[in-house]
Amino acid sequence: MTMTAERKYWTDHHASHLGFGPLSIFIRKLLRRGLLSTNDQQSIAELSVRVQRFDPEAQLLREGDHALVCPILLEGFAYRYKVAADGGRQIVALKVPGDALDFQSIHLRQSDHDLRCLTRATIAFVPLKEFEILSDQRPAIARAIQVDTLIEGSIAREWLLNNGRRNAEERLAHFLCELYYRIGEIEEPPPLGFEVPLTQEQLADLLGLTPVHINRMLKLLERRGALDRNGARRPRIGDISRLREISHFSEVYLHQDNLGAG
Amino acid sequence: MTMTAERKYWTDHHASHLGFGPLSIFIRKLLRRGLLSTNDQQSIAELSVRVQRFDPEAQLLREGDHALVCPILLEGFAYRYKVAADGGRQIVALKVPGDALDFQSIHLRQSDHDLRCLTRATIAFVPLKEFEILSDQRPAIARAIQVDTLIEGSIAREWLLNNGRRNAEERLAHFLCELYYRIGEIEEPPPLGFEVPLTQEQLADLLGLTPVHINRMLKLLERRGALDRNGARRPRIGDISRLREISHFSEVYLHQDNLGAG
DNA sequence: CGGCAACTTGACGTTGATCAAGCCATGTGG
DNA sequence: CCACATGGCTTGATCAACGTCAAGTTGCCG
Repeated sequence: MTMTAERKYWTDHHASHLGFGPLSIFIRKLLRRGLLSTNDQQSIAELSVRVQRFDPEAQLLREGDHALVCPILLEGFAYRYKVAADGGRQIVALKVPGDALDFQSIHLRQSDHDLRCLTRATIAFVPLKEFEILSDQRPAIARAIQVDTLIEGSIAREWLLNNGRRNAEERLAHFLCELYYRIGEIEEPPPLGFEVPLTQEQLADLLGLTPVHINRMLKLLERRGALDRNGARRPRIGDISRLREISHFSEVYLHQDNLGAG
Repeated sequence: MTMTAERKYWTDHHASHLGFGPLSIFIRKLLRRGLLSTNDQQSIAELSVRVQRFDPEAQLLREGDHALVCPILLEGFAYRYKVAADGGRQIVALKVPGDALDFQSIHLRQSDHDLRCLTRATIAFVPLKEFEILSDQRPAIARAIQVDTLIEGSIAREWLLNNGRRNAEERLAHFLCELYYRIGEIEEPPPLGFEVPLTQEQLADLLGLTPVHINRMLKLLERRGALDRNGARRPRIGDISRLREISHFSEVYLHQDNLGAG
C-alpha cells in the first residue's frame, strides 16, 4: 500500500500516546463533547474492540440492518448515504477520524441509511451492548454521546441550508470549510494545501449537484485562488479565508466550543 | 378567534383525559419513543409548566440564544429555520403537536437555528433544569429523549435526500406524505381532506423551491387527483396512496414502530 | 507500461427562478 | 352584516443555473 502525503497526514500518530489504546482518538473526541473523569476515560479504553482495515467504498451498514456493534473511525473517512427511487444518491453525513459511526443503533431497531468508508480506513468495532451498559452506568458518557448526536443533527440542518439555498460555488466552498474545521478539531489543524479526500462524483452526491458541475466549480474556485492543485487529481485547500468569504462560512453550527455547557 | 374546520381537527380534545394535565399529549408522544413506567409518566406530569397561546410566526428561539426553558407543542405547528447570507430562508424541521421543541438546549451552549410557530399554537414551557434532573434520575426518560433526538436526525437526513435528489413534484408529494403520517402518530390519523397548514411560501422555504413553482406543483398534484381544494386557499390531501406513489414514500425513516428496540 | 477510473471540455437541453401584473379569499372594522 | 384592505395565490413571459450527453484526456495503480 502506498502512502500519499495526505494519507500520512490523516494517520493518527499519537493514537497510543495517551495510554488509552486504540480508542485514544475517540476518547479525545468525546472529551470535546463533555467532561469525562479519568475513570470514565479508562472505562472506555477497556471496552472490547476489534480493529480492522477497510478499502475505500467498503460497506459498513445497510439500510434496514440491525447492528450489534458500533464502528468507530480511527483513521480515514466514512459517509452515510441514502438512495432515491431513480437511483440518485445523496450523501447525508461525512465522518472524520475519531467519530463514532453508529450510536444510533443502541436505540433504534433498524438503520435508515447506508454507511460506507470514503477512503481506506481503520475502524474499531465495539459491541453496542457494552456501550449501552457504559452509558447507563456513567452519566457523563451518556451526556457526551447525546451531545455528539445533537451536533450531528446541527450539521445536517446546516447541510439543508447549504444544499437548499446556496448556489453551486458557495455550496462547494462551504463544504470545504466545514471539512477543514472538523478535521482540525481532533487532528492537528490541517496544513493549508491538504487534499480533499472526495472524488468529484462524491462531492456531487454530497452537494446535490452533478460531477460535471462540480468540476466546473472546482476550476472556478481554483481561478479565485481558494483551491490549488498543480496537475494533481484531488483539489487542495489553498486559502481557507478566501473559502470562508465565498461561502459566508460561520462555524457556530459545529459547536466546537461547547465544553461546560448545560 | 374563529375556529376553522382544520383547527378543530388539530385541537387536542383528549388532552386531559388521561389525568396527566396539560403535558398529556407530550407524554403520549414520549411513550412512542420508549417504555415509561407509570412513575416516569407521573413525574413528567408534575414538571412545572407555563402554558401560553401564540399567534402564527411568533418567534420562540433565536440563533445564538441560550434557552432556559423547553417549549412543548400542545396544539398547532412550529418550525426550525436558518437564514443564508443573501436572506434566503430554509426551514430545517417541522414540529407537530406533542413534540418537544428544544431538548437540545439542555446540552448545547447556544442555538444554531431559529424556532417559530407555524400556526396559532399552544405551548407549554418547562424549565430545562427540571428536564435535566429528571433525565439524570430516570434512565427511561433519558432514553426516550435520546430516541426522539435520533428520529429528528433521521428526518433531517430524509429531507437532505428529498431536497437534493427529487424533482419538485416528488419533493412536494413526499413532504405531504411525511406530514400526514407524523400527525397520525399521536392524533387520530388525519381524515383525508385535511388541510395542509403551510402557505405556499412556507412550502417553498421548506423544500428549497420558490413560491411560484410550489403553486405550479400544487396545481399539478391537484390535476393528478392527489390533492383537492375546491376554491379553498390551503390544499387538502385527497389521496394519500396517490401521493405515496408519486413520491415513492416509505415511512421507515420515521421509526414509528421502534418500541422495544435496544 | 498498460488499463482504467476519474477528470475535462464543449454543445445543448431543461427545470425551476425571476419578474410582473392581476386576482380573490379571509377576516377586520364600521 | 357588508365593504374594504391585504396577504397570499395565480398566471404568463422570459431567463439562468445547472443537467445531460458525448467525446476526449490524464493521472494513478498494479
